[in-house]
Amino acid sequence: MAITDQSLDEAQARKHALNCHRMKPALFSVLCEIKEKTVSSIHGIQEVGPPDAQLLRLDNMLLAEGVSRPEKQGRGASAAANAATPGGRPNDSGLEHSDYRAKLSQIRQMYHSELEKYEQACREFTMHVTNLLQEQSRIRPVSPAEIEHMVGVIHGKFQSIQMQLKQSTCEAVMALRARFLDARRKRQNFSKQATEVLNEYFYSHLSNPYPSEEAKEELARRGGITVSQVSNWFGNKRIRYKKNMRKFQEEATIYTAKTAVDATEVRGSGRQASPPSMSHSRAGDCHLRHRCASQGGNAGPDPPTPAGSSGPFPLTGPGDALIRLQTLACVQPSPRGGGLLAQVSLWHNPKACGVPDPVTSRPGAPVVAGPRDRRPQPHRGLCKLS
DNA sequence: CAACATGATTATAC
DNA sequence: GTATAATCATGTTG
Repeated sequence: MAITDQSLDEAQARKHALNCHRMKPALFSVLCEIKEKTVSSIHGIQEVGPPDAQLLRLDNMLLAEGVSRPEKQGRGASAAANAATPGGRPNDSGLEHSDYRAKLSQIRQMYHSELEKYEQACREFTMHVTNLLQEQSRIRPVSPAEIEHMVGVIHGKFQSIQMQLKQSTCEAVMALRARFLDARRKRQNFSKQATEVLNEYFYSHLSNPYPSEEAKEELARRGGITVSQVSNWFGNKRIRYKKNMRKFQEEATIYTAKTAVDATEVRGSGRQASPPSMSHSRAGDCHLRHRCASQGGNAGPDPPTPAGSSGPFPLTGPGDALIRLQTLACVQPSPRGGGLLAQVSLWHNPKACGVPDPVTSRPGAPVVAGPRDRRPQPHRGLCKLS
């Protein structure tokens, strides 16, 4: 304290005088003795423990979000953005995406500059303390271990500051993600094309609207959406249709009529539903593939007008029989509720028609058949006939 | 802007 | 794993 009050030169001079003082060795040995006696208490001080779990978590998260590593194109960012817009539309995701990336990059920069500042300060302070201790070691006994210990303590202190920085960075990133990448905020209605494709399938498989994985892929491809979007759509559609079938009647009429026309044009009048022996050549696939082939496959404007040419799939599936039934039911609504409505009750209640339908039964129901949507069964919907 | 439509998510069951 | 049912949050419409 005294030294700080004096000029540097004066201090240097005093230090030199002290070092050269003839009593200095004596003083040193006395200090050594004192230290001998107190050393045990000094050693009682424990070193800072290993970085705790929370710090580890923060580190992992920052790494995952692409914050920790300087500008590596932001791995976490792109991944998250992709998840949010699952193959949807590249145009809009581009804009939002870059906005997100810009903000994330801002956070990253801030984080790194702050971190750099802290590290710099830590280094300087450590160096300062080390120098000081080394200087003092000429007067009093200071072991390297003690210096090491002090350095450890300093690092510990700075680490806790760093942790606060990491914590707030994490919070900022989370907020950013919530704002930009919450898929629900990104919801966009499907294109007309996609809706048409999905509805077509739905209403032509009304008695068992559970597309197989392959069918979903096909629908996804044709609608320009992802398979999981197809699954979502069917999930929503089933539940909403079932909840309020009346509301969907018009839609149902439109689509069943469409598919019916389609089917008859494809098939001609002679063929009827083929024997239910066919393996898994799902009715839906048949339908899909035909449309696909007749229109050059991939997306593009696809007004689901009846395909004119006779398709390469003369073989009709059970679904086609169903379509006809539905069309019939549509044209001549049954006294109560309307023809289509009755079909749907079977999804969950096979006994509604008096005959347990092995196909439309839910899995686990004490009837026959395996998982419902893996393979639309040959008899699907035929209970209507009996 | 309220009401409805709709895609996505969540809780839960199997 | 997939399914339903409820719910959320946004988009659309009148």
